[in-house]
Amino acid sequence: MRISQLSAVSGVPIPTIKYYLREGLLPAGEQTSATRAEYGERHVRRLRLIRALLEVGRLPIAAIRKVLAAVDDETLSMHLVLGTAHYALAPAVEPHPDDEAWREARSEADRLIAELGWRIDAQAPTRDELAQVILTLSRLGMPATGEALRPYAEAAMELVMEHEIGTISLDRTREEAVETLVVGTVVHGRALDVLRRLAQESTSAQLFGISGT
Amino acid sequence: MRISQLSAVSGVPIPTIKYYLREGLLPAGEQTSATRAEYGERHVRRLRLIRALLEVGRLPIAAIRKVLAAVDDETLSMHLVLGTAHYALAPAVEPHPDDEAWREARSEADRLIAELGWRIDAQAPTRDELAQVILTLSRLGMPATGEALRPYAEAAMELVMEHEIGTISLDRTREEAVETLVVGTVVHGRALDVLRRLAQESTSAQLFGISGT
DNA sequence: ATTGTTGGATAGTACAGCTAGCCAATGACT
DNA sequence: AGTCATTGGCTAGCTGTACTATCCAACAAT
Repeated sequence: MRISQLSAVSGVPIPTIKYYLREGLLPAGEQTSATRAEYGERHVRRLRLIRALLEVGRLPIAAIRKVLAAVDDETLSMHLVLGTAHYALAPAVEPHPDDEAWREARSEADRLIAELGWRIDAQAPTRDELAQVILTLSRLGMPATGEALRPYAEAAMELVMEHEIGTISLDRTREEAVETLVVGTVVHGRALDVLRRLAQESTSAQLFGISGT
Repeated sequence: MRISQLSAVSGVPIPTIKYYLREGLLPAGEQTSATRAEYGERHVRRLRLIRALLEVGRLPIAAIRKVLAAVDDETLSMHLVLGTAHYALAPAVEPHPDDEAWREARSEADRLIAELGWRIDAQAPTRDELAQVILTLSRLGMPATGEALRPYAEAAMELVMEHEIGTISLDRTREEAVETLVVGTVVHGRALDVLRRLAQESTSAQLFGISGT
C-alpha cells in the first residue's frame, strides 16, 4: 500500500499523514526504494487510533506521541501504559502550594480518594485535577466536599469495573489489547460525558418545560 | 472597585480583564469619569464564571460569550439557557450524511435516545456527538450498540436527577440560579470525568499490579 | 520518453488566547 | 499648583497548535 492508498483508506489527507510521520506519531513505511515506501494494515490501525485520540479524546499531538510511545514500548506493563494515557488526559493543572484554598482542596481530594480505598499514585496529576474541580465548585458556592462527590465516584467505579477494564479480552496480541484499553479509556470518557449532557437536556425539558421559566 | 483591585481580587491580570471587556465577556464597569470606572461584586462573580468555563470546562472564548449572553437574556427560559450551554459544550462535529457508516451510527444514537425515553431536541448537536462516539467505538472494534452504552446512560441520568438539577434551589435571583445551573453542568462533567479516570487507575493497579503485565 | 507519484524538506497559514505598548485624561498626594 | 501613578481605549504583537502548500529530485509505469 502506497501513501496515496493509505490516505484513501483512512480518509486522512496525504500532507497530514506526512505531518504525522514527521512528528513521530506514525511509524515509517517499509522503504522499497528511494522514493517508494510500503504501508500496511498496522498503519491503517495506527491512523484510526491517532484520529480517535485527537478527535474524540482531544489530546494534543505531543500527548498522543507520548501515549503511542508507551503503547509501543513492550517492556512497559499494562498499568504503566494506561498510566501514561491517564497522564496525557489530565490537563496540566499547575498547583499553587502557597495558596491556602488550594491546599485545602487538594487535601479534600486526597481524603476522598483515601476514603474510597482507591489505589492512586501519590504523584498522579489527576489528584491535582480533582483538587481544581473541588476548588472551582467551592468558589462557586456549590457543594464540594468529598461526600458530595461520592455518588459520582461510586458510579464511575461501577462503570469502569463492569464495562471497561473487566471486558478487556486478553486473548489478542499485547499491542491490540493495549490499544483497546487506552482508546477505550478515552472514548468511554467522552461517551459518558455526552450521555450526561443528554440526560441533563432531557431532565431540563421535563422540569422547566420547552417554554417556561 | 477599580480595575486594579478587580484584578487583585480575582487573580486575573489587568490586560486579560481588558481583553475580556473587549470580547464582551465582561460587562463594562460604571463609568465615573472619562478615565475611571467602578466594578462591583457582579464583575468578580462573572470573572469566576468565565474562568470556570474556560479552565474547567475548556470552552473557547466565543462559546463563553454566547453562554453568557444567554445567561443575561432575561426573556429566555431556564431550559433554553441550559440548552445554549449544552450547545457550546458540544464540540463542532460535522456530520457526513453521505457516509453510510455515519448514518448508521447516527440512527443508533437516535434509537438509544428513543429507547431511554429521553426528550432531546431533534436538532441537538449532542445527537451528532453521540453518533461520532458510536462510530469511533465501532471502527475500533469495540461494542458500540445502544445496549452497550445503556449502563452509561442510566448512571448519567441518575446522577443528573439526584445530584445536579434536582438540588438547584430556586430561592435565589434568576441570574444566580442560571449561573449555578450552567456552571454546574460544566464542572460536574469534569468531576465525573476525573473520578472515572481515577477509578480506572485504581482498578488497573489492582488487576495488573504496580509491576506486571 | 513521457507522465505521474513519492519521500523529504522548508515555509506558510489560520486560529486561539492572551500580552505589550502607547496615549491623553484624570485623580491622589504634597 | 505640581508631580506622579493609574485608567480606559486603542493597536499591534506574541506564542502555541495543527495543519497546508510548495518545491524538488528520484524513481516507476507505460
